[in-house]
Amino acid sequence: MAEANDTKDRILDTAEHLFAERGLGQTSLRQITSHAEVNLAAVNYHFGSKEGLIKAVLARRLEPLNRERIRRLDRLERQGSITLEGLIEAFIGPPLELSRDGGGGSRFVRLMGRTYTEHASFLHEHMRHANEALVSRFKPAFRMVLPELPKAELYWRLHFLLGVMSYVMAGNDMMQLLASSRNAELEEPREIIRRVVPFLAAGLRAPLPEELARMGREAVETDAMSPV
Amino acid sequence: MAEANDTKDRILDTAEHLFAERGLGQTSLRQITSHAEVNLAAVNYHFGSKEGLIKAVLARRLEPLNRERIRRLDRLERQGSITLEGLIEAFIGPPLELSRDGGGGSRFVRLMGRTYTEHASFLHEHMRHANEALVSRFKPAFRMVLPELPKAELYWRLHFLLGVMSYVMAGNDMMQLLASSRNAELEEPREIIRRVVPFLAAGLRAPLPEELARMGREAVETDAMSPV
DNA sequence: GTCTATAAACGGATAGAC
DNA sequence: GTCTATCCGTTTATAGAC
Repeated sequence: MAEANDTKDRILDTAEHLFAERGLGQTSLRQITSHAEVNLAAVNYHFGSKEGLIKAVLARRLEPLNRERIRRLDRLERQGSITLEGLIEAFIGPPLELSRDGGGGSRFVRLMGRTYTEHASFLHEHMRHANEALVSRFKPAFRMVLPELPKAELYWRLHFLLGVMSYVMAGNDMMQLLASSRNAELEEPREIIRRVVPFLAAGLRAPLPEELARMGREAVETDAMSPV
Repeated sequence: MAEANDTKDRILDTAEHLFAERGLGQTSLRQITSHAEVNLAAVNYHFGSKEGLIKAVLARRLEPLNRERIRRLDRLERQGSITLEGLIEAFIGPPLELSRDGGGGSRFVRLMGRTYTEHASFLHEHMRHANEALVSRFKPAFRMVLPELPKAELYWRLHFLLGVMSYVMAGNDMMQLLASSRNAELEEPREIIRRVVPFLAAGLRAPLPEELARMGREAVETDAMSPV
């Protein structure tokens, strides 16, 4: 029993690691069990199948992670001082901070970023279900702090927020595209949050396209020679 | 020769299709050749290897796509009316519009979104090289329309832009997360651009974290009871 | 250029001994 | 709970006939 848990955890840790680095489809059970120094058959014994292992890897961290996000939202509401910035931070802060601990956290966060690009219908269904409570708590909160935003517009802008979040969470695999001289340094999560929250808050609060078009026409008449 | 090109193109089209739907690692040469109704060995004959095929699929569309983006930037500069909004649209417009044609364009755009999440070092190197000219043209342009933004801050905000772009380009695989009642409808690219450009422009122009912190302290004193 | 046939390796999953 | 051995399907790549 003690050894059983040990084997189980070693499989989970190693799977999380390899899934995050190489992707789910590219990682074989053989690679996992050989890195974890456990027997190949142990995976099927403890998790039934590769699909079962993937679900276990995700659930182990996703559940406490989403509880923490909801806990922060609860606290904001209890304090009565719920701002857009606070809401954004409650939503994207926990996953970003999880990527700080040198341990499995950072790997799991990268894995989450990968989850939606992998081609596996059971995965999308699993993630949708795992995030159901989270979404149903945060969506009304965003509507409340952005009451003037039409529903469809909010829907799109929250997707843009998800885009930024998953990109940042995915790590700097693609972050070297813009890196000029030296490589992009891994910054502290608090540092990233400090930078990304104002960006997202400004985007979410941006004037509507219609307003912008009107303002644009006026600007052309009065301020034609000073763009930006 | 005529039939050779036909075979080659059918392989490229089918590969683009399947790579975009299932990912590169999950798509086998057998799936490609059987869907394309060509012989398995034709892939190795025409492209040398699976890696060669992947590079050919990417290059076929990436080169004209990036030429178009640079062409639009050239036109903006020639007209002397280069705005942040225009710059964003020149950068993200062509790939988004490419996703409008019912043909391979939309698939390729999804494929591009996947490119950076796949685990294949040759891919990252290939994409970095393929986008070199693009980046070296757009980066100074962004610096010019956002002169007050520190270099590091611009660097991060452009990454946030890439995050939104790749998320939107990846299609609505993960867009069903927020979908409330009915499924997310596929909107016209012009519609998406109309929505995303103001969001990104506002984010890029957002006050610096330091300024925000100062403003926040002032706001607390004068406007404590009206958040948002 | 296109085909068949096959090599050689790797994939997930399981049976059955211990 | 853990192990070995194995089944059986799939993978990339290639050799050689046409």
